[in-house]
Amino acid sequence: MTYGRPREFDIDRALEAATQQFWSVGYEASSLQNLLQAMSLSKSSLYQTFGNKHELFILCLGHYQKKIVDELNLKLDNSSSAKQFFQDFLEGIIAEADSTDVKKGCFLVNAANELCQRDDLVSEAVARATNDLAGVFRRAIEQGKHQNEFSSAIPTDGLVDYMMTSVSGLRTMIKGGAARDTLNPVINLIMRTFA
Amino acid sequence: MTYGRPREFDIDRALEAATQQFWSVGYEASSLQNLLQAMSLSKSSLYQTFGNKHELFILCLGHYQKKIVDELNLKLDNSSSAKQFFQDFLEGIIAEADSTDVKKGCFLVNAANELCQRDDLVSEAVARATNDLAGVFRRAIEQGKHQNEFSSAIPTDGLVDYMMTSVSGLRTMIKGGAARDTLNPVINLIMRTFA
DNA sequence: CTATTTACGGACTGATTGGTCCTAAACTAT
DNA sequence: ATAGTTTAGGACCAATCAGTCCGTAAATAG
Repeated sequence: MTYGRPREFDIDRALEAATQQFWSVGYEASSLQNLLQAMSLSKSSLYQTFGNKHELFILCLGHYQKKIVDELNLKLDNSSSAKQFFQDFLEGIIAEADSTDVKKGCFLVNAANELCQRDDLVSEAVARATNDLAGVFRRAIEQGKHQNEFSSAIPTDGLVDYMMTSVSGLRTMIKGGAARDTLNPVINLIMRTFA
Repeated sequence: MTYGRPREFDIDRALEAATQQFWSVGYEASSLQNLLQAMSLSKSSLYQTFGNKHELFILCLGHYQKKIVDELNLKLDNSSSAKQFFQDFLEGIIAEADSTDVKKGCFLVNAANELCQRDDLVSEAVARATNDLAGVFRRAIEQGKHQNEFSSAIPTDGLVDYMMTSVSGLRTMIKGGAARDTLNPVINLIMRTFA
């Protein structure tokens, strides 16, 4: 039943490596040669398994989305306070600001910035991921409202979009070189909106 | 004293055209051919006048920064209410969301997202522009505090960074495809922080 | 007029791009 | 053993990339 020479690499590992590559420097700046080296693959293996560079990129977007959303859902499940959940999340984001290595930001935001305007498939993938992420935020906000941590005066949808906007903004600031010290007060101002 | 064949194009017009090109699709995706066509220049003229693609890009960043900052300063000068100034500014940003043509976002943010991590010159140019922009915001906030439109309880620097973050976030949301209707409530939440 | 200086157009280059294809290797099923 | 099937490596490809160079055009200075 199972024919042929067995694959010498792990698809998921390869996808993860490709994701890191695209995440670090973007789509255009990731040459096929870069990708092959990062994934430790031969050219033919890549094309046979993933189609082409563009399809690989879309797969990476999905891979990343799943990882992120799953992780966030887990954190929310294990968190008794929605407020604390958001606080931790935001602080986790700006922790990257002080790291010495490359500030990669959010892969989805990067992809949106680079390609959304001229690539419908990327656009769709980003929209899907954005929706999923917003879903986690919505769940957290509803939990917060239910526990009277958050005021019910502001519609949940507005708060969700506000949080998405704030996260995107923070990530951009970090990529632009903002330090953690300047962003900490910003987080506090953002969190004020939820009280 | 003044020798040689006179230049047949206007440097500033050419720079503006190049800026539009880079702004629309980014640095990497703007091929020299694209640029030459957009600028209506011959290859040798571009290289003689602007050095190379990279130097041209840096010049474009400066060109854009000057245009933006000058315009904002003017608007602030002609505005009696700082609150209204910010409100108008934010609404101007999300007006782009409903336009049918390409959502270019902020050229500086785009440049930061695409190149900041691997190009020190771009990094510097973006930092300079960011500082200038923050300067306008600072002036507006100080004016707002002075006129008791804004509470003095929150440090000006924090509010400046918060506004920078919010603007970046809004622009990213727009590039990601968010509609004006979803962003209007976000603007209201952002403005709440200043009250 | 000639000499000098600058600008322009386009041919040209070497490197790199993403992608194809062919052959040999490595495996299973019979 | 051998036929069937898939993978891996690398030669190869056309297209495009940014950038150089050169001959000619267009101006001024003397």
